[in-house]
Parts: sequence; C-alpha cells; structure tokens
Amino acid sequence: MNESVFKAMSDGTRRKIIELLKEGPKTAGEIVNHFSHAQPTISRHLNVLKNANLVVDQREGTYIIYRLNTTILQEWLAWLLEHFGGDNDEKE
Amino acid sequence: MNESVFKAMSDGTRRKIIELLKEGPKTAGEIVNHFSHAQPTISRHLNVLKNANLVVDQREGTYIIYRLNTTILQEWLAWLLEHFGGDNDEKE
DNA sequence: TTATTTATTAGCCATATAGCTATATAATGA
DNA sequence: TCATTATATAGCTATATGGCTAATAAATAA
Repeated sequence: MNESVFKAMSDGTRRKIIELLKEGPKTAGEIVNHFSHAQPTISRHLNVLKNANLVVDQREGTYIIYRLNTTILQEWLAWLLEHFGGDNDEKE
Repeated sequence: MNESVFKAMSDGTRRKIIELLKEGPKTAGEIVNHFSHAQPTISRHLNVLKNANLVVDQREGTYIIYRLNTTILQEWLAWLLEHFGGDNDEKE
C-alpha cells in the first residue's frame, strides 16, 4: 500500500473531504464551502488526495469536479484489516 | 477518533512496530534490532505510539517491555470502516 | 477583447517531523 | 561505589506540512 495514502488520510480536513465525496461528486467550490479555510488551502488538500490517487478530477466548463476513487480507498481499508485487524494473537 | 492515532499510523516505521507487537510484547531493544535506525530514533517512534495510546510500556528490571493496546487499534479500524467502508453509495 | 467566475500555482511563514549524535537516567551486578 | 547494560532525553539539522495572500490560468459571456 502506497505511503502517500497514509499521509493523505492522516489529516482531518482531508478525511472530511473524503467523507463529503462519499456522498457523491462535488466541484472544488462546493467542497470549499464546507470548510472555513481559504480556497487555495482546500485546493492544496485536494491535490494531496489526487496525488495519492484517492480522488480524480475532471474539468466541466469552468468547474472542476472531484470524485472519490473508491477502489483505492477500499484497497487501503483491506490492507489495514489484513495487517492490523483480525485475531490479535497475543502471546502471554 | 483521536487525531494522534492517525498521525501515529501514518509513518511506515511505526506501522512496522505495530505489526511486530501484534506477534507479542517485546522489549525496546528487541524492537530496535528489527530496524536499521539508531536506537534513539526508534525510542522516539515508540513514544509517539505511546502518546497515541496504541502501545503501553512496563519496566521489567533494566528492560522496558512494550505491548500493543489492541483496544485502540481495533477502535481505529472500526472507526475507519464506519466512515469510509461499506456501501460507497455513489450518485450519478 | 475585456470582464467575470472558478480554480490552481507561487511564494511566504510557522510549526511539526524524522533522522542523527551526545548525554542522561535507571537498574543491576561486581 | 563503580562499571555495565538498557533505554530515554536533549539538542541539532533538514525537510515536510498546512495555513495564508497574491498572482496566474482556463472557460465563458458580453
């Protein structure tokens, strides 16, 4: 599993963005409106998520639409469960 | 879910330590031996994990034994599944 | 072409992180 | 008490992060 996914998911604002995008695709502006941060700040968070391949973007006229890459998110969760979940076979 | 857990889990060395401790408790020295980092470097990673309450330590003579706090780890995984797992109800 | 809207990029700052070496502490044994 | 072993802490450096404002780009409409 790519390190960039862990880094991307370690920030609260970005996790919130992921949760928003779980509802469905949104424009950059719509995402910005959910936060009290400056617009470029959110833009950069979106870029971090894009570099981790957790979201994809697509221009639609003047808008840029972001949508979740559910595949990566689910693969990440599966990786976590495989490595940290399950039996917890403690000795002593 | 505490932000410190996400930060703690976002580092590869610390995830490796967690995986080691899944096998069972280990002394700080045993943990150090699994890495090519300097001893104080690992000591500090252990401290980050301790602050996130992902591990607990216990002195045993000259040794300090670290063990996984499985509760926090499992709660973290449950939180992730609750927020990011499941249906992925995409619209359009 | 010019203005407007949407969004990114550049550039700055303050703080956090992860590595290191050197030093300190804690327990034990001679 | 002194030496040894195990581990933590202090203090440093370089890089990364996350916030901001100002400037740039891209699309559209007048």
